Formats: sequence, structure tokens, C-alpha cells
Amino acid sequence: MTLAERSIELFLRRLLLRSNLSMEEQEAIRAVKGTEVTIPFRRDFVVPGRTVEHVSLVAEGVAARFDLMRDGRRAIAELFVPGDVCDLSSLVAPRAGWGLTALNGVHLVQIPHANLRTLMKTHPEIEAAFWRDSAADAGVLAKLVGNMGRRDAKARVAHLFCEMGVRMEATGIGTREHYALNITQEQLGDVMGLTSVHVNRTLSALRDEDAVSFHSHVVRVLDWERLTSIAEFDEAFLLLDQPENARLT
Amino acid sequence: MTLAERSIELFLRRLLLRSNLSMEEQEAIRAVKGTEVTIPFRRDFVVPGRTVEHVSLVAEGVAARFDLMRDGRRAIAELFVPGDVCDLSSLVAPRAGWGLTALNGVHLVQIPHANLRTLMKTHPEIEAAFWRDSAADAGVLAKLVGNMGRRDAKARVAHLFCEMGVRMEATGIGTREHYALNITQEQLGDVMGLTSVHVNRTLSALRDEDAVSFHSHVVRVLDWERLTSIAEFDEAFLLLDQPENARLT
DNA sequence: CGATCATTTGATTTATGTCAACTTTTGTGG
DNA sequence: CCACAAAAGTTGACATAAATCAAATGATCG
Repeated sequence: MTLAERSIELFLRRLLLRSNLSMEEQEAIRAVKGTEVTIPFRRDFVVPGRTVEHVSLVAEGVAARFDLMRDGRRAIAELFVPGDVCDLSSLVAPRAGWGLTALNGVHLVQIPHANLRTLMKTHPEIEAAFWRDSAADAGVLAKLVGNMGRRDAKARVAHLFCEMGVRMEATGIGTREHYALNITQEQLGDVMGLTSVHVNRTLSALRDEDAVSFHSHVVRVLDWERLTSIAEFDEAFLLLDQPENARLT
Repeated sequence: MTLAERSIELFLRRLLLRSNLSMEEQEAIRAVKGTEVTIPFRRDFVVPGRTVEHVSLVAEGVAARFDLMRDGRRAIAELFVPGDVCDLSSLVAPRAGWGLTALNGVHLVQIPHANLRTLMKTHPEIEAAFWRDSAADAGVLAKLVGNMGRRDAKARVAHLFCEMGVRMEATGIGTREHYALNITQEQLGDVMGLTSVHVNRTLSALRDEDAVSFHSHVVRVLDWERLTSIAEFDEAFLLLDQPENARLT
């Protein structure tokens, strides 16, 4: 199994948590072709304003949707790990209103829009599944807005670790209590609107109260109960586990 | 023209800024039927976890996507003004992962999912337009994440006023320099992660430097240049003015 | 026309940012 | 595989934006 095949399989697996796709539809997705690309550390691979012709599926590493401030600081709105497609919605809005960057060495599978569009035309249910996936992404964003606006640093960091844990587990690349998250504390800060210094202190605090540890890019949850309580985490916003979503047809 | 017809017209107008719909498709949307409903001040009309059977189009007033904290505080992730559909994506993900509430007396047109689904089935381009609209919403959320994480109160408030101005103008219910925004300073704070007290001070500051004023629920931009500069506002993220979006067919 | 809700203003506290030095880890070329 | 440079993480002292508390004024609505 090639890297591309493996990551499409991850992506499909996650689609199936939210969408009820027939065997034939699943096969159609598995058959999609894309090209593998390596993006070096810190390279932006989608630039705001540019029109993209393909969708970027993360095969390895961590990518991010970011925003650049006048003074050069970055804000990260969304993290993408293996199995995530960074910009499914570019299928309908190809002119990017956002930027995508590699938080470390990232392997992408770039899938031409044309390939997916034929897929959507012949299988309307796949289009719905894609849209549903974008909707879940939007849910994550909305949750982040709430967290940043109304919760302190500890809760925010805790929430991110919960969220990523559940996502990792759902995609099958870790468990919610133990997974790799290959980003720096500074990048963590960019996600949560904190300085790297404060992230560091917050991590110590979370470690000291035996909630979670983050060392050498590995998240280890020490007490899931406690962590979710600090984070006020409720995974409903991820819209997972709802293959009950009726087929539209 | 009834209220429902008028608001569908607003909605359609906005769709057309992003999507290239044929006359026939436009007529099909105009013909959609929904029922008018009045939601009193502060009533939640969509509750997380509940399954919705219809989409909510705002006809009058302001609605919001919100998140509730353990201590009772609210965070608002998104504002919806006349012509906005609050939950288009519920068409594909009917179990709500979010809440919707009325920030004042709100008139909604509730359009049954069934109606829109037949529409999407017969007119695939309409489905794309809907998805595109959700994608734009997600862009707004992502931008808000960036603002809250990396900008101070003044820039955040300024940015919201810019964003809403452009949206109002695009929908045709005001100009970017003068429009009604019928919400309290406390609700403004809920959007931007600030206390009502601090919102108040920030508004004074923006007023004092002749950027913008907000009185009796009317936003009056005194100096658009200055305001956008304070906000670092660039409307690209709204994905407006791109009817060049190819038809998928 | 009183009561509730929203806005305004001041005094004080707190969470987080900033600056700076130091240590540890990582990655790379010899 | 080592040595060393660069990047990341850690810690402390201090600064500041925004929160909190509190009280007064102004608006709105039965």
C-alpha cells in the first residue's frame, strides 16, 4: 500500500464516521488518484488569493490554516493531521481566502479537483459527505472561537489536547490518551492565542496537576476525566459517530 | 412581497455574489416555501444535540451561533443578519453541534430540509452554491479565531464593524459606512471575547479617534480608511465578488 | 412612571505578555 | 558518529491589557 493509498484510507475511514457511504461509493473514493508531494518545514503551500486546482490531503506531518498579522505574527485557526483534507471546500471555492502552511516536514497527497468533481457528479452522496466534513471543520472553528473568547490558557490547552486526541483516535492514528502531535510550543501558542512562554507555563501547570503531559511531541493524558473537566470538553461539536445521517437520496 | 419572499430574495442576492446560478436555478430558489416564525429576545431556537428538520433564514433581527460555558457565560461565534441562513450545513448534518439564539426579537423563515433537498437534487449547482456559502461562513470563523488570538480589543471591535459593514452592503441592507446592528454591547463582548465594560471603553476609544461610532444600535463609520487600518481588515476572507466560480457541471 | 436593563465611569486585581538569560534538544556537516 | 550551531524549551522579573467590582446615570418598556 502506497503512502497515498494509506492516507486516502484514513480519510475514508473518517468520512464513514459521519456519512453512510455504499460499498461502491467507498471503492470510488479509494480509487481516486493524487500525487505525493513533500512540503518542507514552514513552507506555505496555499497562499490567500491564489486559485487552487487540487485538494491537499495530509499523509504525514501537521499542516495548518493560518492568518498573518501586519507585524508578522501568525495565528493558526486549524490543525490538520494525517487523514485530514485541508481544503475540501476549495472544490466549490477555489480561490483561497486562507493560507495553508507546513508546521513540520509534511507529506501531502494532492488530488486534482477534476478527479473529485467527476466523483461528486456520479455519486451525489459523496458530495454530501464532503460538505459534511467541511461542516465538521467549521464546528471545530466555532468551538475554538468560544474557547479563545471565554476560557483561560489552561482550559484552552486542555481543550486542544482533548480535541486532537479524539480526532486522532477517530482517524485511527493514536488513542485519545496517547498520540503524537509534532508541533512546537510556539505553534501551540499560535493556535490558542498565547505566547510560547505562557504555553510553557501552562503545560507545566497541567503536568503538575497530573492532567496531561506534552514532551518530545507526544501527548500523554494522565487523567482523561480531569483533563476534560478542565477543558469543559464535550466532543459533540466534532459531529463524529453519526453515520445515522440519512442519505440524501 | 411577503416577508418570507423578501428575505429569500436577500439570501439569493448574496448567493449570486459567490455563485453563478442560471435564471432557472434562481427561480427555483425564489419558489422555495418556508414558514415565518417569531423568536422572542434571548430564546434559543436550535439546541446542541437536537436534530433539526429545517433551515433558519433570518428575515429580521440578529441571531447568533453560541456556545455555553459551565459558569453560564456565553460565547458567540457568528452573527446572522437578515438574508443569512444560520445553518445551511444542517442539510447534511441535521444533528446540531451548536446552538442558535435570538439576540433580539427575530423573525425567521424556516425552510424544511425536504424542500431544499429536492431543490439540490434537481439542481446540483444549487447544492454547490449552498456549500460555497457554508465555506464562506467557515472563513469568517477562521478570521475571528485569528483576531481573537492575536489582536487587541480595539482591532477586534474595528474588524467586526468592517466585516458586518461589508456583509450588510453585500446583502443590500445598509452601506459599509452606515448600518443598523441591533445588539447590545454585552453581546458584542460575547462575540469578541471581551467584557461589556471593556467593549464600552473600546467603543469610546474608537469614537475618540474618529474611526467609528456605535450609538442606539447604529454603526456609523467616520473614517473607513482609518477603521480598516486599525482592524487590518482585508475583505478577501469573505469570498465575495467571485461569481467567476466555475459551474461544476 | 416605576422597574428593569443597558451604558458609562472609576478603582483595583489578575492573567498574560514582554524581555532577558539560561538550558536542553535537535539536526547537520565534517 | 561526533561536534557544534541553531532551534526549542525553561525560568524569573517586570509591564500591561483586560477583567472584576462597584456605583451612577441613562434608556426602554410594561
